[in-house]
Amino acid sequence: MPNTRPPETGSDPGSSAAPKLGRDDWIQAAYDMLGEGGSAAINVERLAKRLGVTKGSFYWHFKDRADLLDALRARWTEQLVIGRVEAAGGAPEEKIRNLLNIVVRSTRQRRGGSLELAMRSWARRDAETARVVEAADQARIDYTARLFRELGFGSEEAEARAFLLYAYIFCQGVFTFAEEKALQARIHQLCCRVIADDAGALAAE
Amino acid sequence: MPNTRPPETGSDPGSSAAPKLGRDDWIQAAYDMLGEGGSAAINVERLAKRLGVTKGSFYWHFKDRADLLDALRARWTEQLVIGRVEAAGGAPEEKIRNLLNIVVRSTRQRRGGSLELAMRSWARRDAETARVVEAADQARIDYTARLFRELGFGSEEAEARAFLLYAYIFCQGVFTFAEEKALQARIHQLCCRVIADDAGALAAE
DNA sequence: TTGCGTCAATACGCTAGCGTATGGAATTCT
DNA sequence: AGAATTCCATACGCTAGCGTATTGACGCAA
Repeated sequence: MPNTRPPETGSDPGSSAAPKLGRDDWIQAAYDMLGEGGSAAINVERLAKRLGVTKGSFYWHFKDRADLLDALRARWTEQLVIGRVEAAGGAPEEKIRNLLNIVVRSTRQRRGGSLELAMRSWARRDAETARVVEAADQARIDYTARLFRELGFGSEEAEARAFLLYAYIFCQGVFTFAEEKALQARIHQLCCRVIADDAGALAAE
Repeated sequence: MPNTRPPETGSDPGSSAAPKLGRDDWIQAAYDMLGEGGSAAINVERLAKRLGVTKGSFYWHFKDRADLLDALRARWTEQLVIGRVEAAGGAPEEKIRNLLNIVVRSTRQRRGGSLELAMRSWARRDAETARVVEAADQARIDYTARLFRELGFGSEEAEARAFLLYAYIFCQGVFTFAEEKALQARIHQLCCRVIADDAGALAAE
């Protein structure tokens, strides 16, 4: 029953001896893999190769593959977009703006969208993942709905617009057609205006 | 190069002779599997077991697994929601209504959402699938945008609202929280109103 | 030094899944 | 009937991936 993280001196690039692997390193690598190829693509030996070791190491840190996947789900749950938005503070409009910026940015740095997609796909055939994802969706929409309420929308109206905004953000990361940047930005503005019913309030990015 | 579907008398449980399988039967079964477990879950022997034969049969109808997957992509492309909507005719408002009804209905009969999800997930690690999916998305949004233009919206405005509508429909099939039916319907109405900017025009379902 | 705890390499067994080879049964053609 | 075609079963080889067992290298503490 490991493990109380050893020193783990960051990346340490180019240095001679890699400073030993910790449980988190495996989780991080698996996290990347999840975004690239879905949960099915996560296998121990590929992971080991990527980390430059053999799987002998893996089975020291983890009981088995399922153990890693559990940790992965937990890791995904720890995303704290909402936390960051709240920390930044500001008026509801600004919070929504921040929300959009943070998500869209992390999506553009690719992986964001793939990760969300992979989680949903995984959730279709894994009950525990389904629970985790559903809880996250619910929390995110609830939070967004609250912001819309603070903007003055009625309860149901706020929920509807929250759903729309969430759907918009989500699909933004899922669909992959290559429009021109300019048009895309323009569409983005328009979508935000439609959702918020308020010209310019969300005209960010 | 088979095949011109033999009689194919349904399930016929316990009966003596099943009326031979055709290529399309395999494709259909794989299509179901795709929705259930994603493209990775499609494997020859499971498929054979489900169809009550052995894989000896499979490799008569298909060159290999990739051959089946090609056929699957083609099958998915043949979805003709747009065709059905156009066939039904009517004013733009009604077409959008029909669009919503058809999609939402096929989603509710589960599988719809899972299928779309599975295709996207698959597309992340398969270039050909990515092309097929992107083309479909583009076509669907283009079509919807045209409807909005016919409703009187400007070009960009129409495209933005088309994107929103498409995102809404898509996510409707992907997210899985269990709200009460009544509230859900109410939210649905509100979303449609927001997207169409026209109280009641789309208040269907 | 001795020993223990930590991390990794190697070697092995096992299953699932792909693809092939071959033969057999049923149907259809001639 | 005889032959060809169509569809399926059986048996096999091969690889990828999971998990285990064993051993080894290194650091650190008693």
